[in-house]
Amino acid sequence: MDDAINLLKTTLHNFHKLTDEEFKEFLKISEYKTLAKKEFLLQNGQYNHGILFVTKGILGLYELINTKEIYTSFFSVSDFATEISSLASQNTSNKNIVAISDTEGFFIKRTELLQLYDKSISFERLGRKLLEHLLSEQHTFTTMLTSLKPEDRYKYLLEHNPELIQQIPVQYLASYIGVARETLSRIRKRMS
Amino acid sequence: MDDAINLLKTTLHNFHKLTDEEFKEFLKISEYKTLAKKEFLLQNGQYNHGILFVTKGILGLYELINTKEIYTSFFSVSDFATEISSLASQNTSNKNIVAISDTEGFFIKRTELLQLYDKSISFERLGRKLLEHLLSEQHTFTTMLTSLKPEDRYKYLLEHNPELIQQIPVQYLASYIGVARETLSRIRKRMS
DNA sequence: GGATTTTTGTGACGATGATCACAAAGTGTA
DNA sequence: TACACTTTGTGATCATCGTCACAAAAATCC
Repeated sequence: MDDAINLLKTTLHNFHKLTDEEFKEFLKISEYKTLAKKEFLLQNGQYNHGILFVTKGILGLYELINTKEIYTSFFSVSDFATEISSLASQNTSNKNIVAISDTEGFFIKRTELLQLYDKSISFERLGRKLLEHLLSEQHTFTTMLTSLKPEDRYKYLLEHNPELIQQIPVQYLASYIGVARETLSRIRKRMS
Repeated sequence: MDDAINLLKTTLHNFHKLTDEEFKEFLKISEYKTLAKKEFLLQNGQYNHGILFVTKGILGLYELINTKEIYTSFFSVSDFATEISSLASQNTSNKNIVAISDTEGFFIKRTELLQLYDKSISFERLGRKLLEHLLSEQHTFTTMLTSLKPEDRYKYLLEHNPELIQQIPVQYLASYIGVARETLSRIRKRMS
């Protein structure tokens, strides 16, 4: 548990340094939570109740489009798992976040997070910097998608996110990089 | 010019309401700037000096990948044109932002923006909310890319960003949605 | 307004990916 | 262990896309 707390602290500090006092406040609103494989953190039609800082396991965010599950994000250790649109707007979400393996982490309730934002500029800044980072990452990913062909997209994953390839069913990865399941299966064969 | 100021005010208020005093401060650090078609707001190798709030015209953000210009964002009226990675890190950028038509807007210097962030939680909140919005949009775009085939991607643009299709060379749009220039040309022919 | 540059269209071709159907392998569970 | 369910692999076929080459059209610039 101490390890988990340290991971949270280190991760937050990468974005913005909180005082010990502030970190304690952050910890106060973080409750340890476990999800068994296949359990949902968020389901289509539900409100988004907050963010899970992942300390163990892996989750996937997907959307149902034309009866297909399109995975668009994965969250592993030290990631903040949530769906930003429903978190920011407080409308119900049309996306799902599911535990791909047994998962643990700190759950930060949306309502309490908003209170934290009100308390000090430090938390706002933390939020802003985290979002800057996420936006930059998402932009990079988009560029990768539009500029590379399927095989090179898979190589990109191999190089930049090898941990995903180990732990995530190939069919999910296929939707993530925008290719058919069968095609990715053949790409893997060619490359081995 | 008053119109431009009102547009800025309205746009900012969509994310977070500033007091009149705060908005004046924001205006104080915003300087009117014009860019002729083909002028650069940011060039590969340069530092990112700030954000252009666009009041007229259109800009494109592209990256050179394997000798190809891949456009990954467009900014039109009431958008905040910048490249987030270099804005946040203050490393030089590997991307370019160029005026696609004659463009005008308010330029917000990065250094002065950072000072604003220090002054009041209100500006931090504005930044955070804007970033939440942008991240959500970017995520939606990524989903669109991975889940739709080329023709449907173009239809998506037609429906959601018709203003882009009017003003932007087809070859740029093609890279934006990840298809070859010739293919998009044929898609347009099929659809007409 | 004519020449140059840039952008767009198009034909032909080969390569690649999507799809359907089914088999095989793997996983979880009673 | 046996059974069901999920995931992955594979073959065959068809449709689509990318690429190269060149022509046409449009925009830009003296």
